[in-house]
Amino acid sequence: MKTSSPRTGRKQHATIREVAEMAGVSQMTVSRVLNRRESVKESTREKVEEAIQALNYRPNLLARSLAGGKSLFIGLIFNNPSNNYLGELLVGTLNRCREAGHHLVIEDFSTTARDKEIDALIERISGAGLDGVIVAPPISEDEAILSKLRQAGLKTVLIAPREPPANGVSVSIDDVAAADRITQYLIDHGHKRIAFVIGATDQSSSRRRYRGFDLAMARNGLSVDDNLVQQGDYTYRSGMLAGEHFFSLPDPPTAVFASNDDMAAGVLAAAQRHGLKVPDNVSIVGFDDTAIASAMWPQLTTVRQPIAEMGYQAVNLLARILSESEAKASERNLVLDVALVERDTVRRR
Amino acid sequence: MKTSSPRTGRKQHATIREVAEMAGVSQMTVSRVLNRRESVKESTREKVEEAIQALNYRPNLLARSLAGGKSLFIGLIFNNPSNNYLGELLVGTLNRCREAGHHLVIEDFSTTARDKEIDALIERISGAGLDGVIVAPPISEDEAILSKLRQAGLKTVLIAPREPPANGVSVSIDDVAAADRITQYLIDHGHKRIAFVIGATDQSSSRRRYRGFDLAMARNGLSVDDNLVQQGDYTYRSGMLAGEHFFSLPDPPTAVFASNDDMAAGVLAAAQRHGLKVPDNVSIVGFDDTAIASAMWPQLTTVRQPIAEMGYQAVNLLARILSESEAKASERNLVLDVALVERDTVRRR
DNA sequence: AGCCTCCGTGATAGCGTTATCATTGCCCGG
DNA sequence: CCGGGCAATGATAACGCTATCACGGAGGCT
Repeated sequence: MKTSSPRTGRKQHATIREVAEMAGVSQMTVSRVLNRRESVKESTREKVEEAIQALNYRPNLLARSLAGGKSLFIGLIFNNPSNNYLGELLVGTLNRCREAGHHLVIEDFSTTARDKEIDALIERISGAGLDGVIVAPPISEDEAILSKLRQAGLKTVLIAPREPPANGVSVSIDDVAAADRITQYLIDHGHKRIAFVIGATDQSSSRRRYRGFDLAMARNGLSVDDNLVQQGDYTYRSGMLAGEHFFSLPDPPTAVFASNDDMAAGVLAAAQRHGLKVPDNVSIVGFDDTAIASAMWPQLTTVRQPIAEMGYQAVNLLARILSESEAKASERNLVLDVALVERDTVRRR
Repeated sequence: MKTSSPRTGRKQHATIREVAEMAGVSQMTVSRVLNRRESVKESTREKVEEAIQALNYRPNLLARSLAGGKSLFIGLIFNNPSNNYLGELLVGTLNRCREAGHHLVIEDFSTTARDKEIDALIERISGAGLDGVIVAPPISEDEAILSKLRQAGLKTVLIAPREPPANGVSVSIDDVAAADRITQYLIDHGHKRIAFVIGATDQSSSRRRYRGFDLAMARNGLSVDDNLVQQGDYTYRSGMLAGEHFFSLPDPPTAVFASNDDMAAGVLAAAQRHGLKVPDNVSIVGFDDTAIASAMWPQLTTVRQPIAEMGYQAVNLLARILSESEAKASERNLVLDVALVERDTVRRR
């Protein structure tokens, strides 16, 4: 009754024991074939693999984790469930967890309250017996929370942190290179008078993206007109204001690079209000490739982060530092490359 | 060496056996206390609970699932990792899975190719030994995929399907009621000339939202001017076009209800181009509360689906139909209520 | 030739729970 | 006053896998 229980749903799975019987070997040999690391004679391996095929056997992850004792419980801390990032991040993270037999426990930190609430949350997660945690943006920029996490002695991997942590582990993109690249893209399309909208002053990515822009301009011997650089704060509204400024100039830019998509959308709105056609009269590019980039019209040419990949790598990194000896304080900051998403807001001129 | 293995990360957890020893009872009694269903004397229960506290014991989910044999492997099928929904949906789904000890396996269907590819994917997931699958939008509207899933004999729960499946299981919202509600909200704010932008004709939600609008107008004795209803297709562009039409009218509406946020953003752009201030001159509402709703400026008043809750309930539903006898073909379509998100695009008049 | 090694494999003992059935008291009615 | 029945608890066997160690046999070395 137990084994042939009323589990209507799942076809009863073959176990390693049945495979072993069919192949005429011991369970251990099957296990070795599955984990393909110990020595197994080629002929034996083949027999076992045939049996696996025949029975459509799949190892039971639960049992494997239980017995192996090397599966990790990983926490993923985020603070905004409707974050654009989150879905993709979870996809990458979950995929790697499944592969490696780890378990993901998600922790919602989206509480506006501070300190006390945070303490309680941290207590909860450190009491939950997690092996380590992955910290998603924007919490990965929150020094208050990060330091408490450190205090609690939790091993962490930061996703897209403000700065690569001094003595920590993180996965991020190269903002400078990415901004450089999309600026070069504009230049390659014949643009010379390129305006730039800086992001929020309190986020380090703003500076890095600006630097990338500057670098590309300088490399191409293009001057950056002070009038064509506006301070924004990563909101649609600030982009709109910057656009108003640019398009009121006697000699307006032929292209605008806004440091994120929301601001690019604002610039687009300003352009349209000034009767300018995009991309015919002015080209616009953004950064991040959030949902708004493909919702607007024309759709935005922008730069996209490999979020899923970042989640995937974060799990790897966490597993690695967890298995290292405490002694060698591991410092690893992985930097991934971005992709240029060519849509409809840039025109050759 | 085995138990005190080099698992630097996790503090060695107390096991049920240690709790049992400390409390002076058998493991089984502790298990009973934990699962609080069988009879345990009050005094015993207290002793056990003290021991649990003292040792900071947490049951090992893996072992529990293995032994209990009732943990499910649930697939979640989606086709767009950067979907706005997905993050939230995963959060709700994962939370319920964790509670119930189930395991989530995500399946990315985002391939543009058809038929062959789809067959391969379906083969893969039906071969993976999943107990059932949850189908996220927009795949939950894709008849081709749904019928193949049915053919493969997989138990499914649909999230926000086109129509509640005839003989199936789904979780959705009441589009009619939600549209009615936000229309009433506009009316309550003194609006009488209210325009409406219909969604894509090939999605049934369009019709339902229109019906809700109609209902509310009729109930309040308000006529619906033909000129104030425009056909859109759920894109920003179609919203912009509809807005152009409305605001060129000799007697323009005082409020516009667009059937989704992207179109509302388009209406907003049109209003701004016509020199109309939102919400001072015209109010706008959307539907869905996607990222764009809070990215635009002013931020959009809209209606939001309880996505996380839908994921949570989907897991419940799936577990339920899986435990039912095959005989009683279960038909369950859960309808959740929505929330009105009041932001800055509606003004009392 | 004898011994040591190493390769390929198997037997057995867990991993931390829950299921099942047995066992102990204890209360109650005949 | 004793057996039946029930409430409370325990002992033991799974669950499906991996870790560990043991063992036979084929070389290689002295």
